[in-house]
Amino acid sequence: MASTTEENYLKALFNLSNSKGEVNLSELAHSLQVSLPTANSMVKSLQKSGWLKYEKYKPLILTPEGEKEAALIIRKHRLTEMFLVKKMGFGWEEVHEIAEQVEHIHAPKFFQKMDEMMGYPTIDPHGSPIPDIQGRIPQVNFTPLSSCKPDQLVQLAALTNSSTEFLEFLNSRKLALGTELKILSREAYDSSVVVSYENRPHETLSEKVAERLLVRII
Amino acid sequence: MASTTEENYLKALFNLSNSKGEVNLSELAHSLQVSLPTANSMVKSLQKSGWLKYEKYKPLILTPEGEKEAALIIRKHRLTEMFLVKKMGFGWEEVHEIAEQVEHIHAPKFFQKMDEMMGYPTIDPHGSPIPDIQGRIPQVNFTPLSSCKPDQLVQLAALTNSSTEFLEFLNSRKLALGTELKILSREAYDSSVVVSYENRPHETLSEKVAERLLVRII
DNA sequence: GTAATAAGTTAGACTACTCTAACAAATTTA
DNA sequence: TAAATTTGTTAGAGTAGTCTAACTTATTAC
Ligand SMILES: [Mn+2]
Ligand SMILES: [Mn+2]
Ligand SMILES: [Mn+2]
Ligand SMILES: [Mn+2]
Repeated sequence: MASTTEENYLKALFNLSNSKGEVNLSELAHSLQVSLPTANSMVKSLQKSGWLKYEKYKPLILTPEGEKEAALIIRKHRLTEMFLVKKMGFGWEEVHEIAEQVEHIHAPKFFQKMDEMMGYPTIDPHGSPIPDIQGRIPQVNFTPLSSCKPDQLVQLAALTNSSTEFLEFLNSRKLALGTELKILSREAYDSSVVVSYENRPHETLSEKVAERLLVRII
Repeated sequence: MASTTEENYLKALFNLSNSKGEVNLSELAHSLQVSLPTANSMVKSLQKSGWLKYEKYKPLILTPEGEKEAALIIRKHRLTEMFLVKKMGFGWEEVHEIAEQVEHIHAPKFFQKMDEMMGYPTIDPHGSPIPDIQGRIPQVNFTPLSSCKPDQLVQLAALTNSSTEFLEFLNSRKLALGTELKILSREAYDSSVVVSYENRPHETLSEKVAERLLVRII
């Protein structure tokens, strides 16, 4: 059974390879805030346990077992986040830190009960898909708001970044998953996007914000 | 901040000293399933951190800080158990193992929300008191069923043992907290107690069971 | 009160995880 | 292609938590 530390490494490897393709040691070390030699020695030990394919100087690749293990930890993380929001009244900006701890609990029935109580949700509070019990992830395909065209009508579906600061920024603009946005224009100068939604006829979103908002076109 | 291991030692020390008075190293080692030298070295380190008073060959005594820390972990444990039963539909025999893990989560608001959702319960599913947020424990005084007299009417209020096996035994006899029992007789021969309750006019409980059942006289 | 037993301690070792310092390989830049 | 930079590796050490073996102190039984 993977230790909490190993679980965090597997999760980081999984997330990095899903967002950047090939994963190297520097990225892994940076993402876990450990030194390069620390990551190096852990990577060797993950290989020994069969979670990871590793050759000197080569990119890091999870084995199928490693991928499944990682996906199941991410499943627990996302179920927890959704449970905290839907059943315990937390804000979407408060749940990540708690889920980071709860994801390491070994108690299948605990997560099964959460799942059941919520009616088997497929996404977490930030729009990320919840892997199923086999570790399979429903693939969804959303468009960054930054690449939408004027006059399109879209609905906020997910985020590419879920930091507390970004979530608090979205709260301050009353932007939530499901919010319907009309794209009014895009500034050629700074690539900011002007949208209208609900009671807000003219809200300007910077490029940085717009590329972190994933929308479904409606 | 205490590590998970340290937290488990503090909790064990607290529980042992509350049930047996003085605590020695053997009891501690046995209760945590570690060797004597392991317990010995941990005890020295707990002393260094100020949680414990320790002198060679002397009984182990928690400092006030150690007591409070332990009580707050027990608070998280018992709140969790109650939450699992009251809000997530677990049986009282299933929750201890899960709480043993959840008690180590550092997220005050998580436990505060549980507390709030349950309406600030004062006991856990096994009748044990939940320490308050200052680590104070409401002292309750119940009588073991084994020392009740015939014809008394009593109500099951708590247990001195909450092992899965005992809880499953109680389930099989439909005994739950709150059940009202009439004491019919006590066998002089084996100290068993004959009671009636609900649809059961003659149920015999062994001495072993009777001394683990704490009742309130009504 | 001595001998036997139980409880506690010390020494030394091992695994897991982490670090810094020194160096080597690979990649990028000029 | 050679130099500069980035990335990766090895060596060596430290802390936390665990163990067994050997020994000492305290307690219990005669
Ligand atoms: Mn998260
Ligand atoms: Mn984590
Ligand atoms: Mn318990
Ligand atoms: Mn525990």
